Amino acid sequence: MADAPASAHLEHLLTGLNDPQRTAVAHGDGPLLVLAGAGSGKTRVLTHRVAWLIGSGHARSGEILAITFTNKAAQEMRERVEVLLGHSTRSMWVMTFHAACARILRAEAPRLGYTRQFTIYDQSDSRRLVKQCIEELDLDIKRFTPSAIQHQISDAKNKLRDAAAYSEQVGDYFERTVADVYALYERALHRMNAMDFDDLIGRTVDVLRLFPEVRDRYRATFRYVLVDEYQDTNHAQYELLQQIAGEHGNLMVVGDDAQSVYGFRGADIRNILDFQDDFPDAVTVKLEQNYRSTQTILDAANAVIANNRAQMEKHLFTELGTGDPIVVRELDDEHAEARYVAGEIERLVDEGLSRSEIAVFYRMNSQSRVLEDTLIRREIGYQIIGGTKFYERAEIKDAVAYLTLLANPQDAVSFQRVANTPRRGIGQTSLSRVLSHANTMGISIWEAAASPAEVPGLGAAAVKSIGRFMETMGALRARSDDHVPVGDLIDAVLHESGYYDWLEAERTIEAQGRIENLQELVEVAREFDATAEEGEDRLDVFLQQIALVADADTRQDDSGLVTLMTLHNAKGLEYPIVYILGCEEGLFPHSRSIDEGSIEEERRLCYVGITRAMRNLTLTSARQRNVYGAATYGMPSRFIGELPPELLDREEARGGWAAARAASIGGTAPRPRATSWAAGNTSGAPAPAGDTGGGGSWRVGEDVVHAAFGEGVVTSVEPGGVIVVRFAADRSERKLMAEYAPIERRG
DNA sequence: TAGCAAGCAATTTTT
DNA sequence: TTGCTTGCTA
Repeated sequence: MADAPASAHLEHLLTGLNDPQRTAVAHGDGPLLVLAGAGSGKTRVLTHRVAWLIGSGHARSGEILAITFTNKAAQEMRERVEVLLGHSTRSMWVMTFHAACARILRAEAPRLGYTRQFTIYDQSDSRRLVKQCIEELDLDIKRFTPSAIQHQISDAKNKLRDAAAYSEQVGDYFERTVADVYALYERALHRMNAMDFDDLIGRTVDVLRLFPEVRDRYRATFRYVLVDEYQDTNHAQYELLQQIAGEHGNLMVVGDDAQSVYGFRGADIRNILDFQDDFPDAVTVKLEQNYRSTQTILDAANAVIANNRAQMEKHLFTELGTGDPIVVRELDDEHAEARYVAGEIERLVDEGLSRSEIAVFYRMNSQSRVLEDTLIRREIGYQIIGGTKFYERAEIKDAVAYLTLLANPQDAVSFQRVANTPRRGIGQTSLSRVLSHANTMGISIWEAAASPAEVPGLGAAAVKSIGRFMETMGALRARSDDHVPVGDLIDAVLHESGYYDWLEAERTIEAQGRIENLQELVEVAREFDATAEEGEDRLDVFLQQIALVADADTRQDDSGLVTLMTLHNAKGLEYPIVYILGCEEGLFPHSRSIDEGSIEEERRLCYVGITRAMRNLTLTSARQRNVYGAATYGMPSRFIGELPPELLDREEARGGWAAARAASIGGTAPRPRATSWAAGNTSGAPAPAGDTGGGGSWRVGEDVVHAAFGEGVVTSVEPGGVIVVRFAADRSERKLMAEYAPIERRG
């Protein structure tokens, strides 16, 4: 492709960009890696790049495949590109990995023995099916939990290992069992004409690998491929990109290895770390200028992430100035923590800030509860991002399952979901009989249920109930064949299945809410009907589309609400004021992560959290916290210890923890367990208790015992009361606050 | 078959 | 502590 003609329009696409951004946007052909630090304007680079490719004549919009991880990001990218170009980009594929694959598979799945009506199972559907497979194999469900096995299977699929490949490399008994379930699960999925989320990627790779003519067609079509959040891709997605863009190499990936926080779902950070090895002629551009945060916040982020080993060198800077110190507060317990944050929010709002400028992050969803109570009591409006999503609500899943069954009668999971919802006398036993009859006869569950009298072992009552149910479903199916609008179809389903009647009969507020949710679903469908192209497969398209939408009821900006969410959900967002709660060892980093050795991912999560803040950042920890009803005691997170002290405004709660404890629980209360820090010091003053050897001046070489980490030796004494101890058990070196850590001199 | 109580486990989750 | 699954009883 010839060099771009220098036109005024192209210049306009480059103005206002810094040098590295410009280099990335105006990159010619060939692989390009953009290492985009937090807040460095990566979306800007991506959108300008797309516009530049079109504006410069490198590509027409139908030749661009731009991939994101969320629908929201895809939508935003498309909108911004359209603004830059000044025209619509309908022919451009700007969508998630899963949506792109679903679209390819709608066209190509028949090659793999699926129909175009294939159903997409979400995690919970898939888990049900896994569970059934476990039961079918007569395995001990307590030992082989559906979620653990599902995780294993998903893991394998993310690595493109099918059931056969998986069973070849199994080690222990558990894995061998997983292999059996995996094989059965795969057969079941195929028989039901269904795919799980992982299959969408994997089956697409299958098609491209098995049918070179198909692969060549997509290669020729997508001459330029762009990928956002590349650090979150898994191996299957990597391979997909190789298949489509590996040859022409016009692949631009944008990401930040420091923000890879989805390893537990299969994301493989090596994809981004090894990009230059995969594409030796790749151009790498680093975006290190941050347009979001103060230098103090960036220094903190840089300092924390510097403790990770595997990473690409980056150093964020800004021209926005130093800003305020980072506030670190240690509170007595989670209630005090919540009161502190609520009080600060009140103060800020009094000063004129909008609540929508404030966000509170935490590691676990369950942490929101205490804060919510406090916010409600103080009448501070808030919204929570995450939690149960619209399409995960039971009533929505029920309605969608009815529709899915109409579109794909092979789908036994949906069948079993709706057959007795609302209750109509078709119990689990009967359902199992129908299912196993279908399996032995080699017919679909729909066909089996259509002649209930032939199912062995069914009682007369069950035969009658199933007959009546199938009569309703048959009538609905006939209607769906007539291409009625999807909205009308859902309405008919909800009325004729008795679903509305059932909810109305409940006469509770919850049921009323469910009815409203269902009406919203009808509304969504009507909107779809209004925009969708006429065609006989509207229902299929609708179903496959909503299967891939997870954030229908997410965040609205500017609603004057404080925003609460997990750190994971915070990725990609920014707020002027940020609070990170629960910065305690065991909670953040989470003890499971510590056990599993994924500390670096936790640290990246911390990095993500810190870099969301624009102006003010506060980290809080609690000395005591109720976890699942039992008091636990944690010391401040190591991540706090990794923050340069000179950046901090750090204060402990008045009186010190021991005094607070003594005051709140009285002298007769049991002492904290041995794992608590400074156990044994109940004397009142904040911990410099010389008598236990917990305080005083430490010297390098001294032997210590830590309540949680065991025996170790002091390897360094640092300013600010920090000592570095190397522990014998795992040879790890940890920084500890000598004054507060649960350590004693050994000997 | 359905409803209730006891038992048990318990990160994070873009699709 | 909560929320879900399981097993027992009507």
